[in-house]
Amino acid sequence: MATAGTGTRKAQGERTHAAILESAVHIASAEGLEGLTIGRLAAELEMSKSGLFAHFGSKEELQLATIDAARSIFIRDVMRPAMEVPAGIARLWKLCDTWLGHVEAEVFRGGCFFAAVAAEFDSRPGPVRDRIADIMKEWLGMLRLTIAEAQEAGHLASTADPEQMAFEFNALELGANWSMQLHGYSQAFTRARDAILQRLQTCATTKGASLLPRGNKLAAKKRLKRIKGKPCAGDP
Amino acid sequence: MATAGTGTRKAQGERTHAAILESAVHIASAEGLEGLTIGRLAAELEMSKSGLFAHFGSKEELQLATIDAARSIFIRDVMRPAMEVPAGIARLWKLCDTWLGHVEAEVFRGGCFFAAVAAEFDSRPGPVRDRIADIMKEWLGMLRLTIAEAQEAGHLASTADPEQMAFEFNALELGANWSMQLHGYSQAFTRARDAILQRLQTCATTKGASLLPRGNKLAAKKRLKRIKGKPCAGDP
DNA sequence: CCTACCGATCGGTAGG
DNA sequence: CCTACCGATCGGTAGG
Repeated sequence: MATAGTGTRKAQGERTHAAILESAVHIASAEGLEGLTIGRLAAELEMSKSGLFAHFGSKEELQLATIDAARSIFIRDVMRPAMEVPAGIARLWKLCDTWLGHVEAEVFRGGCFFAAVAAEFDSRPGPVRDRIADIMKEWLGMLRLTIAEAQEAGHLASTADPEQMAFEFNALELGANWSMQLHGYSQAFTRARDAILQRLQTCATTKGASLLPRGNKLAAKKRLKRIKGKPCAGDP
Repeated sequence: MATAGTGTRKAQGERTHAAILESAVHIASAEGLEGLTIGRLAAELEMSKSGLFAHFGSKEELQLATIDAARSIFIRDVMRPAMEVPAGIARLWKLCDTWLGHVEAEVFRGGCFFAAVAAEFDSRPGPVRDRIADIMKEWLGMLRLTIAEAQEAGHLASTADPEQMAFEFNALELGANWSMQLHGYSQAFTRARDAILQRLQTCATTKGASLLPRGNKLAAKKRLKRIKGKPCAGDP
């Protein structure tokens, strides 16, 4: 698909479209996809309601487009950087650490975009809810796959359960976001990192443990005391 | 404070007030405290908007009263039952297990009332947000205290960090609620229980471990393999 | 507790 | 991309 020249009417339309979605993602992360009203968005962008409306055709289409824009940012800022690290426990740690860093850096005003909109739409059936659920399944699948790869690489004990670990890591990430947003508890990110790192160290093989970061004080202390060959926490 | 007779006008007013709040808690857990509109609530109770409105004086007062009603239910259904168990690791497990059971039983249509409204209001400063945050601090404080008591009773290693554990257990509980609400993933509650029980067993003293439930297959298997005297996961 | 209203804002449309 | 609308619904009020 050819890109239109920067001076054409079409190119201008695409710039406006992109500017709308950038504002929309920020508003929706803080005020929800219903709080994202067309009038408010138009005011922020200094254009008329109907002018903005013409880009989407319905509020639902605007919501879906906003969700996809947030997904693209998440892939670019969290998933892609992890993919540049070799598969295994290092990539797994990178994925969790970057996710927490992404929320910690307040890329979106309301913290984690998907935590916010999932809570908002979990009781509202329809295409918007379905799209959010699909993206969250995609994320959990990616996390589970990354855990399974670390296991196949011999970095995690063969008895570890990737589904269980993915559930726990996702919960810790949601919990950190929740604490930060509600209480401004910025330590939450350290708490979540400590919990994840601890869980990884408990399950790691000797080879796997050597690939985990050394900076963490807790981590270093723990590793010294680690008892090899004990069962992995949470195994079936 | 004397209670009015059941036939008096005041008593009727109190019954109506209570009926409004019961509906309000259910609606708000599913559709949020903004989705809780006065018109919708009045329709559900088959009364006029203004008749209902007269009970509260403003939407904000209705929201605050709804939050306090949900808090009372939480205290009655989760905190009080745990208080009937002796302080220590047994009470701690009871508190976590009952919390998960409360959400699992879908006492409220939208799952955990406070998870829903906290996410909704975390970006909206004001008395409503402050009240939600205070109640969540109260809950986290209760959880942390219960952990500290288990430690003082010699059921948990003295090196355990109650603040860290409270953060993790709260996250697992929020994560279970989130998975259930968004994906209908009913296994989430078992996942959360397994994670919490595993964490408790890792940190428990021999005495503490003997007070944990025996029913769990994972738990029983784990306990056999447990290596005594190793450091507690997540210790500082 | 009611009927009858109010101004503001919502998503959306007509017509250009 | 605009102005000028529409019906519906919101929180809230007057007056009883």
